[in-house]
Amino acid sequence: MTSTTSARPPGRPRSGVNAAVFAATLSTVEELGYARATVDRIAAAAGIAKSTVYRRWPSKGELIVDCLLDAFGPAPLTGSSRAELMTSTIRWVAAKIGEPGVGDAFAGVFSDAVSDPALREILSTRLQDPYRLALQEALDEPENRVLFFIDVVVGVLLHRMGMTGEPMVEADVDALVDMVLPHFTDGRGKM
Amino acid sequence: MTSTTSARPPGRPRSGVNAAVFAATLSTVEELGYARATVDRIAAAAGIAKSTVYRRWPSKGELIVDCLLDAFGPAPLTGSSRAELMTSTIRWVAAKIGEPGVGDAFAGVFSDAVSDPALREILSTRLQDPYRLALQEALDEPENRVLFFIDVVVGVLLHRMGMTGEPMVEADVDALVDMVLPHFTDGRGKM
DNA sequence: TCTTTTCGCTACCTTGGGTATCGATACCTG
DNA sequence: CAGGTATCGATACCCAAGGTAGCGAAAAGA
Repeated sequence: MTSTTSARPPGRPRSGVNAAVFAATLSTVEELGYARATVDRIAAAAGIAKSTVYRRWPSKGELIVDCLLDAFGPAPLTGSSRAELMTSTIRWVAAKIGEPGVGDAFAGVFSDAVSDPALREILSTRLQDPYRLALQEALDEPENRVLFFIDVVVGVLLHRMGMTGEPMVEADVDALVDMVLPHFTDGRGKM
Repeated sequence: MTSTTSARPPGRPRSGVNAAVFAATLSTVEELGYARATVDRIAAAAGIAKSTVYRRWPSKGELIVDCLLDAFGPAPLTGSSRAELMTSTIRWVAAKIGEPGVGDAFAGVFSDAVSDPALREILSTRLQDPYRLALQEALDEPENRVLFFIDVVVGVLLHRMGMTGEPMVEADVDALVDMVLPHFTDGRGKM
């Protein structure tokens, strides 16, 4: 039992600085914006060397994706009805994107992905797919409908963030809920 | 009449290559993606020197904004009812973003603006405001509602473009119309 | 022909993502 | 305690791309 599997690889173990790097990433992005939050600066803020960052993440984009995964965490799919479930999901995404640095980092890596197919694939697979699958399960909707739901919620919040530099105010999040819910609940025989 | 105003400045006149630059920008962005569509390559595709580009536009971002303004043109605010007007607007934006290079360029400059407040101001003032004002007039809605409308339509279309690399298919544009229209027409005493 | 302005060209600066190297260090095993 | 192994920090480096500067050539009008 201790030999075939990894009983722990030899050599100096990795120091547990991932959490510090994630925190440094968000605070640096919040302070300087996405483009000026260079890997050098993030590493300095985390108190490590740039080479250590590139030993753990192959690119800045993947670092950001991992950082966002850490920031979002698992989706709290709460609510007994479809309407409650969708409402809480929308508010949860809005709140997360409103957290310091998260919205900027999200919009930044999203835009990098536009001209980087490899990063787009990672963004889609590692970040979007888990939530999409969980929502498909919880809402009992086909893939294309859930993808449309994600396009709407994330797209609107990111557009507002990108255009104004500020997260969407609560009144507009309310409007978003009011707009989305009827489309996904009315006249479809699902409650 | 010929003296006080500009009777034409002396010196060599500017060659009329703006249209060629816009066309070269879109085709280069379509071929290589936003980030790899460098100013050097765009200039080469237009048959001019990079320095000529920077003589006319102070930055790549402003070049793209001008290019998008040229590509979109004035909004065709057609339709006799509010519903028709909003429908045609949504379909017009979707069609434009689906044109070769336009969606990529839009998403690219949008993401650049995330970490560049100056570019964000230009994007908001030069590109968004004209259409926002025209829509406020045509729809007789307050500014915040029109801004929300723009966030929804553009945000969704750009998110789909950024996540998949392809413009939104017609069936989903239909769903977008179906979702947006009731929110802006039902129970509000406006037709 | 002279003046003025834009042109293409080239060389250059700076920033930032990403790589390579190297001595130092931390951990486990014998 | 000695040896092996893998990570660490530091530094130097490569390359692409946005943007600038300077120059002689070309296109107009006067």
